[in-house]
Amino acid sequence: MNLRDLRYALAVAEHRHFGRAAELCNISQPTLSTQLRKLEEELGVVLFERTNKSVVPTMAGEALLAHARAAVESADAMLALAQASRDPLRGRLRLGIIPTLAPYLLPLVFGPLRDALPDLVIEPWEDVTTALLERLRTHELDAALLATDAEGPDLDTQPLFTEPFLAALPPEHLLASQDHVREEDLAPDILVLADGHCLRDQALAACGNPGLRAGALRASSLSTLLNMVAAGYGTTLIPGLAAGVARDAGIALRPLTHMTGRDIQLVSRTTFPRRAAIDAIATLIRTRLAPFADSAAHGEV
Amino acid sequence: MNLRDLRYALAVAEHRHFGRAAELCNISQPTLSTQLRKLEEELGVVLFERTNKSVVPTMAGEALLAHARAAVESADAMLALAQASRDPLRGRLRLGIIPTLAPYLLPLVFGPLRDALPDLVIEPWEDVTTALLERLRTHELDAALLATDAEGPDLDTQPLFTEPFLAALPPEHLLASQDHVREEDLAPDILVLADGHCLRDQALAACGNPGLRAGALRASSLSTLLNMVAAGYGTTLIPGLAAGVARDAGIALRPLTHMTGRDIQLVSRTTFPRRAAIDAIATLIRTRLAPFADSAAHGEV
DNA sequence: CCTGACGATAGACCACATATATCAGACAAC
DNA sequence: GTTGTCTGATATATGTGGTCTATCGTCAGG
Repeated sequence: MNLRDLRYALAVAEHRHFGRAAELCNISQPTLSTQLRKLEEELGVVLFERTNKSVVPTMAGEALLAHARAAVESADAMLALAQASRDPLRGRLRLGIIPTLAPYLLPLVFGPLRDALPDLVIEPWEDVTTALLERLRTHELDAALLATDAEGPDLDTQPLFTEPFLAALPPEHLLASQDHVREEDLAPDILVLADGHCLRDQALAACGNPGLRAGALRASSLSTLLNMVAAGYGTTLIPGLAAGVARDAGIALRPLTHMTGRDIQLVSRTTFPRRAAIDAIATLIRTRLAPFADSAAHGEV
Repeated sequence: MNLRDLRYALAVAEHRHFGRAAELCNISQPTLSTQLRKLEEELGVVLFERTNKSVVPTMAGEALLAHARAAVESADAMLALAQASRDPLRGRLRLGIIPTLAPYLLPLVFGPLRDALPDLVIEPWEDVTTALLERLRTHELDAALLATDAEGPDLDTQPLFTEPFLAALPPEHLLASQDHVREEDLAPDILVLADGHCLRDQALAACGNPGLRAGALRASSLSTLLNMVAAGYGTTLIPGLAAGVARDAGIALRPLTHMTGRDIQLVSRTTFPRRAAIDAIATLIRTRLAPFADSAAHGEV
C-alpha cells in the first residue's frame, strides 16, 4: 500500500469526481482510475460506488478512508517537522561541560550564543570528563567542552582557547609576596579536587606529582576548594576563568613561572550530522574568549 | 514519500542494524541503505548517525520517526479493517421497508436472518416507497423492500414473493357472509391509508378506483385502518401477511375473487458492491415465505 | 439524433525499487 | 603486523509498476 494511492482515494472522496480529483493530484484521470482500482483490489474492499453521474464512498470505504486520512496526516506532519528540522542551527543541542569550566565559561558565552543562534537550544550538562565522553559515545550528548584531548577516530576535537593556570594562595601565604610563583613551590600544601576531575591531575602534574598527605582534602568542587584556600588551609592551582570568583573570595592570585595551562576543546562525534552547529558554537566561543586569551598571554588576568 | 520507506526506517530504528532490518523487511541490505538515504535526502534531515559499529537515531530522527510510526500504524489499522470488511456478508446493511410490510414481515424473517447471516447487521428503516427510493438513490439506504416495481437502470429489482390481498370486513358486514368477495363490492364503504402509501393506490385500483367521500379517513397506518374496520366504520383491503393481526382484532377476512395481490421486491442500486448480501437476504426471505405463498395460492390464509 | 461529460480500458513508455557483486573501514584474533 | 570478519556504502543491471495518450461505453440534455 502506498501513501500516494491513499491521497488519491482521499481526493476522490473529497471531490466525488475523478477528473477534478486527478487534476488536484496532478495526474491524469485514467491514472487515478487505475490506481484506485488497484487499491481497492489490494484491500479487497470497494471504496466507492461509481456511476457516470456520481461517485459515493461505500460504508466500508468511509471507515477505511478515515484511517487513510490519519495515515496521510501523520505523514504530512512528518514532512512539516522535517522542514523545520532541516536547519542544523535549529533545535536542541546537548552540550557537556566539565565542572571546573562550566560555572566560569557559561556566563560569558550563554547570552552571546543565544543571540547569535536564537533557534539553537543549548542544553548544558555538567559532569567529569570520562562521564561526558561516555555520554557522548552513547549519543546522550551531542558535544562536550573538555580540557583534555579526546582520543579515538570516532571523536572530533576543535581547540577553542588556552586557559592558563594561576596559583591560588591565602593572602598571608609566604608565596604571595612573589610576583610569579613556581609550580613546584605549590606542592607542599596543595589542595586538590576529587578523583575524576581533570583539573586535579593537571594541577598535580604541574607541581611535579607530589605525594598527597593521607586523608588530604579531596574537594568535590572548585568552589569548595577556593573556600578552603581562602580559609588558609593550603594552596591550589586554578584555571584562569575562575580568577574573578577567586579574587572576590579574598584569595591571592599569581601567575605561574612556567605558564602552564590547559587547552579547552569542543569534542563531538565525527558522525554527528549537525556539524554546522558545532562549528558555529566553536567559532563564537573562540571569538568571545579571544580578548581573555590575549590578556592571559601577557599575564594580566 | 512512501510508507514502505517509513517501514524501512522504523525497522532500522528498532534493530539499529541495517542487515537485520533489511532481512526483516524482506529486502537486501544495499536496498535498505539506498532507500533510507533517499528518504533522508527527501526530508533534508539525517535520521540516523551511523558508523561501522553502531546505528543510532538522531534527535530529529527520533521525532520524525514518531510521526512515521503513527502513519504506519494508521495504514496497518486500515489494512486490518479492510481484512474485516472484505466479507460482503459482514457489517451494517441499511434496509428500507414500507410501513404496510415491515410490522408483519420483519417478525418472520429477522430471527432467521440473524441466524443465517450472523455478521450482517441489518438496520431497518420504515418509510413510504418514494422516500425509500430517494434514500436509496442518495446512498442513505443500501436496499429496500417495496411492493412496486422500481424503474430506472440504476436500480436492481429482485422479486421475493407475491402477497395476496384480502378483504377485511367487520364481522357483521353483509359481504362477510360470502366465501369470496368481489373487489368491486368493497368500493362503496372502503377505507384507505394516507397518500404516499402504495397500498392505498393498489387497494383503490383493485376496487376500480372509486371516488372517495370528501373528508374520508386517510389512515396513517395499517394498524389504525384495521381498528377502524374492526369498529365497523367500513371495509378495506389488506395485505396477506397482516391477516393474523387482523383476525386477532376481530375482523372477518375473505379471499378476493380476482386474487389480486402485490409483488414484494428487494430493490437495490445496481452499483451496490455487496451484491452477495442482497442475494442472501433475498434467498432467505423467499425460502422463509415459500410456505406462506403456497397456502395463499390455495386461499388458505 | 447528436453532443458533451464521465469513468473505464488498452497500450506504450519510463522511472525507480530491487538484487548481485563489490568496496572501504574498523576491529579482533593470531 | 597480518588476516579474517563484520559493518554500511556504492555500482550496475533488471523488472515491476506508475504514468501518459488515445479510445471506448454509457448516460443525460438539447
